[in-house]
Amino acid sequence: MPDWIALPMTTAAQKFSTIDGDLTRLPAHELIYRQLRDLVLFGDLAPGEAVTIQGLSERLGAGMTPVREAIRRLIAEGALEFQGNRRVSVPLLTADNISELIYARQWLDPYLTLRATERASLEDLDWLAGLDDELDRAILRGDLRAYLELNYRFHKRLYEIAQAPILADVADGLWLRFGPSLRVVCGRMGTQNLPDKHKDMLAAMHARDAEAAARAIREDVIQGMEQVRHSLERSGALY
Amino acid sequence: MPDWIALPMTTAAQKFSTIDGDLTRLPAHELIYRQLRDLVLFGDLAPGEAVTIQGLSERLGAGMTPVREAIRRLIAEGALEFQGNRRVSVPLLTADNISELIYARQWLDPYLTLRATERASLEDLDWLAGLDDELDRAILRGDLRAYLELNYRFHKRLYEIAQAPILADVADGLWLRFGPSLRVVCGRMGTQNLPDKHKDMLAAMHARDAEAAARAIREDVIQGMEQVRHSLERSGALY
DNA sequence: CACTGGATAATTTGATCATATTTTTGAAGT
DNA sequence: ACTTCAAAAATATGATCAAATTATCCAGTG
Repeated sequence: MPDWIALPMTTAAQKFSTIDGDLTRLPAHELIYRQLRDLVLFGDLAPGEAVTIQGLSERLGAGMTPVREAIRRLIAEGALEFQGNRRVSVPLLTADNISELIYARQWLDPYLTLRATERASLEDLDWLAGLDDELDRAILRGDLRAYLELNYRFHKRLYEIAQAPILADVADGLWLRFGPSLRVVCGRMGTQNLPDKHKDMLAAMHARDAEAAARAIREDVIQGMEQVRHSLERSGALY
Repeated sequence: MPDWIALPMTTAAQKFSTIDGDLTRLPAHELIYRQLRDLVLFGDLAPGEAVTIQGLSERLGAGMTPVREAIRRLIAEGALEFQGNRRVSVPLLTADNISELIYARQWLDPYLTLRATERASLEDLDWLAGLDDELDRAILRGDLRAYLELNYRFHKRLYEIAQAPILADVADGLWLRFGPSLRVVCGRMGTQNLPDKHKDMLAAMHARDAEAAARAIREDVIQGMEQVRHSLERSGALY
């Protein structure tokens, strides 16, 4: 029995996780979906790795139907890939794919940040600052998994504050696509010199300077994603 | 037995449909997905309408498992909505939602058109021109369903030519979100004064003027989507 | 004799269904 | 209003069938 089945939020991010009430009340397919989603998002599944229904079914101790549904959802979101042969695997990204993702995030994230700056309450800003502090600690600790999770939660929270559900959905979907690759790249480079323009952004949000906040997040995104692309182009390998 | 179960491509678009080989070889969940997808995309399901698993299962003569999977996929794509109560329905759009969609398409469509202009073969251009001719005929005929389908196919084809699979996926997902509302709005206004900057765009593509083509498609998108938003704001109703 | 190539068998995995269980809804009665 | 209860619908399971991958075997060849 592998330990990666453990429910999410076992890291330092726990404190800042969104509480959903009683998890056991949710349908099994929803729980399976969330577990599988986190597995993809934080790189516990390597790019190219095969995902089998029966395998997951046994490991997670669930029936096939809920697993099946969870997998379909992830496929629809681009987090998993349906290979013609009815097989499912974690997608491999090309350098071109990364460029697409950079383009998309370059117009999504700044706009959402702009909106968030106009709408954020003081509690929202405190929450973000708290997340960023945890993030710094994770980097110092060299805790890659926590870094990935907290960085995601930081941006996700920003999306929520922007109150643009459709665009937030789209942006969220992009994270699922580069999650596995991000893990691989960061795993090589270590947690040092990871991008973090969050401080600049938070300062701008406090000053209600929406344009400046958007600029900061744009740099954060580009810096991070370009690093992934470079690392990928250099190794020449797909992942 | 309602007739809307009929397989897709029953309209004038048939001629320009992409051939997928033997449809019967595909798994049932895939077929159900496509049928349900077309139902949403071309407005055969009204915004707000409830979708039940057992209902579809009986109507389509399929088991529940494939229907279930198809519905999960559509939910993940934003084409259907999962209401906390385990109920599923076609989403209602607000004016704000439409604004989000306009913003997204404003970035996506022109960029994809730009790329398509650089990559389109002469066959591609002929194909697009053919689609646009059919489109004109559908408008003259006042055939709304054919207009919706052909207009979608025109843009979809453009996305494919652009060779940016992820961005094309995202753009395609947006169509699913405004499909039902588009049908409602167009149903009221009739097929007259529908936007069609396709001629300008095709001319620009022929001349390999990527910037001009992108500008044309941008106007096409904005004009069409703004019409939807206005119509929605005026009536005040959600749909 | 070792080695390649291809056919065939065994095993794994996916697809589907019928059915049992749980939840929700909505109406009736207190 | 607030429970209670029955019908309807969603959820979940495991069995069964079909498809694909992998393993195995047996020529035929160098």
